[in-house]
Amino acid sequence: MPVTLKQLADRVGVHPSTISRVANNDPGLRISPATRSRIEALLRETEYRPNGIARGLKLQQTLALAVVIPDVTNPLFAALFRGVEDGASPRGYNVVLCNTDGSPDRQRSHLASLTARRVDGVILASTFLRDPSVRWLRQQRIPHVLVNRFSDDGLDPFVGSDDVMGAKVATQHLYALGHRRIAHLAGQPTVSTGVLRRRGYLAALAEAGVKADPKLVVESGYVEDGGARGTERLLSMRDRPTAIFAVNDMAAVGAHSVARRLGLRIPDDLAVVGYNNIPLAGRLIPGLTTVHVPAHEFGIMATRLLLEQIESGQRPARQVVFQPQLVVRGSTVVGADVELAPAALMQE
Amino acid sequence: MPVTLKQLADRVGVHPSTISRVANNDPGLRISPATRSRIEALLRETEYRPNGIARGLKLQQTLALAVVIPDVTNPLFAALFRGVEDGASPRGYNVVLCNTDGSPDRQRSHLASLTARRVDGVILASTFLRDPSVRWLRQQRIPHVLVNRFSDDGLDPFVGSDDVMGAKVATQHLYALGHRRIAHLAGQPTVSTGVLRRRGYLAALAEAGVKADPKLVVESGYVEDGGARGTERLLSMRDRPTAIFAVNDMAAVGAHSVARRLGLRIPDDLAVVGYNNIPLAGRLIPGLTTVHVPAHEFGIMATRLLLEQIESGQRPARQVVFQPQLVVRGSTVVGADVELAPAALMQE
DNA sequence: CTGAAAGCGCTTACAG
DNA sequence: CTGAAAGCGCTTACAG
Repeated sequence: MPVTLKQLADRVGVHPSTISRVANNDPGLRISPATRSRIEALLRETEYRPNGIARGLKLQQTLALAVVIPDVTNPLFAALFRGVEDGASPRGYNVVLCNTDGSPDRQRSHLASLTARRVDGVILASTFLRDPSVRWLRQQRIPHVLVNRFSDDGLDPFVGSDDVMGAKVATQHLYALGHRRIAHLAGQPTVSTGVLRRRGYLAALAEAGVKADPKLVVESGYVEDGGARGTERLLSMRDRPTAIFAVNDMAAVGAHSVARRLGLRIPDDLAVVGYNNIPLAGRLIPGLTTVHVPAHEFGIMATRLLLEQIESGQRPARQVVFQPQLVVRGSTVVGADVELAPAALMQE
Repeated sequence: MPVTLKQLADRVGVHPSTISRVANNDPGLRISPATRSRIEALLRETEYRPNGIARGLKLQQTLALAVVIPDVTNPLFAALFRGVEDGASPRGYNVVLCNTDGSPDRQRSHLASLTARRVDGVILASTFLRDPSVRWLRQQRIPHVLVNRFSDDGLDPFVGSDDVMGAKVATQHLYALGHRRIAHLAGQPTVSTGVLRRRGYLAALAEAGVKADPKLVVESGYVEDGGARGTERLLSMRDRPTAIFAVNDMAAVGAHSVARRLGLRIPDDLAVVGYNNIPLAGRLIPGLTTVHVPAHEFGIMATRLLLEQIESGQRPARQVVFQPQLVVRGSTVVGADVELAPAALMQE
């Protein structure tokens, strides 16, 4: 058992409150220099650290934050977590991590347990549209920030990127390359990124004067397998698409591998664009053109918004929206994968 | 502010302890059925959950565990974390995640902060040999389990795999394929996996009667860049190796991409074996032969050992060592990447 | 100026 | 049988 204030007080022969004041550097404390230095020596010797539990109970703050995500084995969320920890750790906060696997039930039960634990705030990246759990957080006045996805537009502090714009840029890129039959592997209509990226895709087509073909939009979800199945369906059409814009990189990876298996050349027979720019995107051959999402920065910024709320006691529903950036690689433009060209090394 | 026991007691007109007993289903509680049901209704209506902080202070347990790893963006550790959460969550524990980036200093400061927070136990996957932080955990009698790496052989509860054996199997695989100049991208001599895998590599050579060439062992560390640089050095030798066994997959990925850049064919000109079997290993072209490390199972098992300690109050220094398994892919054997063969799909 | 007391929100051994 | 009290380990407003 770690040493307590009372034990130290007994050893020095003063009141526990005096030890506490010395440990906390209370500026208003008048005390004889001799006693002070005796106490300080003992503090060092015993490596005294106040019991965070007791401190939390008294001060009504735990110095703990929570991050709730679908799955940390998805590199997007791993990077997000790192951003949060990098923002929170220097301020003395620890971070509890919870994975929901996309289940609203698991999300709800995690939030219940985090609330019982009295974490000081929650960063939530697993929300869906009109999410009861988020409404509950609002109603309970629990400091929170939504990341990447939102629940009810504008009602919560939010950090994300402009998904409509990202999807438009991606689709316009394909259009500019000459593609006219551009398919979309879509996300769920229950998730903001799914809805907005689909909207951006349709907007780009409309602006370009291309009539959207509903059969070219297939719901794949956010996983490789869904992307693969959706792509098989698209490629079996009589009038198959020449390009695919996928709601995220994993779905695009599914498209990528199906195309390869079928012996289609990328990008000549099929161009593919993803979303997120996970590390894997740069490793595929050819590399995957994608929309960059700054996950680590999301984490840093979300933490900043959260700590602002916690420290001010206010909930200014600030929205921080990053502008998306297209990363062009070999899955849309031949030769774009310069990093991989043998020439680069041969010059040595 | 969430509702407290006292507020509920005032509303019902009983003592707070009675509410507490009803909430905790105290079997020894005698109470009129009418009062009980009034209390139960109120509990439901207010969604009362005891303040975990106050509860923790009283009961001397926080229902919080901590996982300390080098970096969660490394898929090995992400999978490990999921294993821990999957083991801990059903038992009512939350899990704090801390990344050290391999810095002993950050590890130490994380442990200090976790201790102040009174987490019930720590799972540590970032330890190095003769780690002062681990000795401190032992001395403070803080329940802990080391994973994947150990500090002082046999002194702490440990979950890992047989690294000597894994390295031997990997090296023997290369030998059996006819390779005689087999290089090793080695880990640090301060980390158990580095030492043991190097030992296994040397043992396999010795048993096969191959004289080890010290110049064929290059310290790469555990990252891609180190693997790439080490490989460049190995390949620039006059008597270059025909095969490389890397201490982990990321180093092997570095070898893989250098070989490709130099126009070497894998496995014909250079065979490569990694360690860990991260998801990326199966995605490279050709696929990376590697030693499978069951990271998710590590997490589950480590949690089990940790909870055993916490619940029993003992520290039985149990060691759970998994037998490693070689996963053969195209980076050592032509045609091993069956999953990628077009034939698979063509039959549909 | 500084020590003693109250109180954060619980749980449970104990007294009435 | 059941209510009241003690106590987990802190911090800080308050009384002496």
